[in-house]
Amino acid sequence: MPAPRKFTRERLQAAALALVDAAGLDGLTMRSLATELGTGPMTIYNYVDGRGGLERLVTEAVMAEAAWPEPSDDWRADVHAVAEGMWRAVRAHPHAIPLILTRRSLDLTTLRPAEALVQALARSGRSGADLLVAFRTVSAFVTGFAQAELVGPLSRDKDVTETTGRIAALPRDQFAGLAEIATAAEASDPETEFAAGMRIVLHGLQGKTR
Amino acid sequence: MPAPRKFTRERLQAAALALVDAAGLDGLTMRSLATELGTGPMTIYNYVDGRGGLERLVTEAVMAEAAWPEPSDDWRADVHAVAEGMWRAVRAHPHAIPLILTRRSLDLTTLRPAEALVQALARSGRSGADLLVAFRTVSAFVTGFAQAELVGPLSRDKDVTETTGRIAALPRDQFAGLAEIATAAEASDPETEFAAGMRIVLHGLQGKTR
DNA sequence: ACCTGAACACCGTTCAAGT
DNA sequence: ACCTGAACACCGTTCAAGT
Repeated sequence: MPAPRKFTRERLQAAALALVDAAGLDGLTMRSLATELGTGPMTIYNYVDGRGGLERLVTEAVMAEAAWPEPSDDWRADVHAVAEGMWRAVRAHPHAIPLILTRRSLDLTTLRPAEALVQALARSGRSGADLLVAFRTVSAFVTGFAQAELVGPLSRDKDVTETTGRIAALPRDQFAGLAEIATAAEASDPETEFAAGMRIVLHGLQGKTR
Repeated sequence: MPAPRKFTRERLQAAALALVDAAGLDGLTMRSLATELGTGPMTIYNYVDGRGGLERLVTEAVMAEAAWPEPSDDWRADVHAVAEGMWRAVRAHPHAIPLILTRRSLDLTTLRPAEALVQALARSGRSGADLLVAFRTVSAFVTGFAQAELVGPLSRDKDVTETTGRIAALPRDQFAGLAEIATAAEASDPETEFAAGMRIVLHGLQGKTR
């Protein structure tokens, strides 16, 4: 992948993400991006390693938007803040979520929030294997939460009623628990649920340096 | 979708999952499944709602394999067991993971483990919004953990060394935290990490009925 | 009613040729 | 060295016709 000159990588990234935001994942193809930039499809291959590379480009563009405050003296608040920053970045581009869940990316921009998360967790006194597990747990919560909003059994579609309707249509005796939380979900919203879940995870991390 | 007769839905499911397991996600196409069954591509449309329906078929086949023991008198053990059952089912078909993360499915088989999880959590004394959040948190942990194994920064590829190599190649001063847990990951394995993470989540859920 | 081949409108990508 | 059109080998799916 030598460095060509007709476009910048940032230009590609922005155009690709814009296509996904506007027209969904199917709206992004080698051809659509090319015409958007005023070239032929083959030109894209000078900047990106095939379709996979194109999708990685989008993932990186989304994660680059993750933001979080400077570290404070409260590691729990810091963990919460970084996790929330990642979550918000992902949610801001719902059409791109499948890519983020699915495409591996290891560029520096994507790793920066991950590093910030490890650092915050390290300030709880953890290291080595304990630190690893803490990182895995918080990361899993964040991406899993975003995933559930996308396709989980309680995911909100265009209209909330549909979700509850689907669950309500289930055999009541077999799925009483799901019916109950589906009702609770109606009166709730992702923001408060994320915060409450995060509180549970942080409580789990508290006072267990090993 | 009326009920045709040439094949059973189970037959389709098994064949589709077998294709994915053997040849990856790209190995499953309308055409490949059709020839596998000895028909033309169009026949599949009598059983499944387009490509999306085909992928949902695979998701359901995987989740149908989730297993967990009968409820005990220890809700924490029960939550752990159901979560682990879901996790194991997903991990057993790594090629299908992107579909599971990405394709919405609401058939009864897929909802059964979810219901078992809610039930176990309800035995902690939670209900309503608290039960909802507990469910979301554990679910997020499970799917997020599976996702991380697939594409996370510490995901193990064919050879463990590569992962650590990638992280080790990063600027040390900017990514000291990731370097540390990458090293820890070398001496660890998914099983114990999942168990340890689960313990954190369960600790977080403990004694907080509201 | 269920099945299915032919044909269409797309893909990503190879290859070879441009400058 | 970088760029790019034409062509190829695939897709999923529409449509119309079979039984």
